[in-house]
Amino acid sequence: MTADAAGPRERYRAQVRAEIKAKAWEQIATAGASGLSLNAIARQLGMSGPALYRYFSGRDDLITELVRDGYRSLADTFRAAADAGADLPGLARALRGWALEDPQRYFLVYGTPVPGYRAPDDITAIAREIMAVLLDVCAAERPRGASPDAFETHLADHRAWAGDHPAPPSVLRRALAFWTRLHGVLSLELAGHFTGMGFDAELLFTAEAAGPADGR
Amino acid sequence: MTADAAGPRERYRAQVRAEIKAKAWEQIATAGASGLSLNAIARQLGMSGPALYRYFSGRDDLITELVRDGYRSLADTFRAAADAGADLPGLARALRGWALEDPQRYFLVYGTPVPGYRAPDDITAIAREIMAVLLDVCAAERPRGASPDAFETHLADHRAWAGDHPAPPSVLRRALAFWTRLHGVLSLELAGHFTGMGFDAELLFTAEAAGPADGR
DNA sequence: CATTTTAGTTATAGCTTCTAACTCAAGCGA
DNA sequence: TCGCTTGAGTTAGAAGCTATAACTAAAATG
Repeated sequence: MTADAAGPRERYRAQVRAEIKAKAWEQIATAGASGLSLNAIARQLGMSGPALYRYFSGRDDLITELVRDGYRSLADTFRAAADAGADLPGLARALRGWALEDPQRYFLVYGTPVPGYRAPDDITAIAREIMAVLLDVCAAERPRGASPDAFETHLADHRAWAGDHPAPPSVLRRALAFWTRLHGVLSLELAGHFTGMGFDAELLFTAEAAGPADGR
Repeated sequence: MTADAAGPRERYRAQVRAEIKAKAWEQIATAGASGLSLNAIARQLGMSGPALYRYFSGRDDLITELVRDGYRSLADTFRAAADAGADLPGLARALRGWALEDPQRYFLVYGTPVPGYRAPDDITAIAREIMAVLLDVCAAERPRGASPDAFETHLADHRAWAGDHPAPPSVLRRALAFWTRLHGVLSLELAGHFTGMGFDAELLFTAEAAGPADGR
């Protein structure tokens, strides 16, 4: 996509960057984002400390890059599922699979934010992309004959976030509920808040994914 | 409660511990848990570095103590609301108020966990206490005539987490949905994932708190 | 072939957590 | 009231971290 056929210098540079990110993901998976150490990565790569600053301007820059890749990965997963004709439960399965694949990646995207942090614009653009797929799949769903609640009415004239998507408020409402409910189950499960409670978190997840129209 | 009338030594010690924790909460509120620095706290208190180790065995110990206080605070908030006769929406309001009061405290309790971490038993006991209040309030609610879904059936013989609470599976199901759905909205809101989307997060929250029986 | 670019180095500043050894004052029993 | 003991706070220092500066050496480019 972006100038793929560059000189050998660029090629090498891109490869080292990728290796750094790979090691960073390993560290994050085992120690969380707060445990990520540039020095440790450098050691693992056989180079010494400050060399990494040739590739990333600092720890924050590296983490931001990982967050970006996390969003990108989820957006691609969603896009692929939707293109394969997934319905809403199918999208939910894709989300759950993606989350369980690397819990810390999920938390990097949807977890505790650092108070001052503001995500760069291109990342929020990917977030919108994810939401767009969700809206598409929601819109394709057979409408549920539910009477609109107060929030759905509110959405009728607060739909800026949906961009120019033509979905009616009921679909917007459904998409938001889908997102927040699945995140609720998933984040608590991944954080270990269900451990020792003895029930099957996946059943809860799929029940929430099915939505309330099954009688709940 | 715990040996209140102790010698002046103990009294002083307890007060300094409290001051340390107060400064720690300030730091966490402005910089997050990852930005908490023992040295900085010591500086603010006019004492120098290692003095803090007389009061806490290390950074992790201090943070664990703060987590404990966070849980305790939420449990007390819930208990107070329930004792004041709050129904489920009332409990939801209490939760939201508690969360907005100090978002980073919410994340300390329900946010991204550090991979290896296992909460001490007395903290999980408080978590059960919170769940017990929730179950009580759910049980007092007028039952919704909803046909049980697969997860509710599953709960019928996976109810260990409810302790000896006599609530039927439908109530357990409602309590879990209440918890996960409100956490879903709240954590995304506090993490800033709704900023720029233009809708009123509080309306979404109360809609989710009202539950699906309003037609959704 | 000479020049420029740049990847990687070491040295260093300044921060962190945390341990060790020490000082000195306050509390307490006789 | 005296003397001993406990313990709060100190400085020193080890080991780690991020990040910058200055330098070396190798590779790409004119």
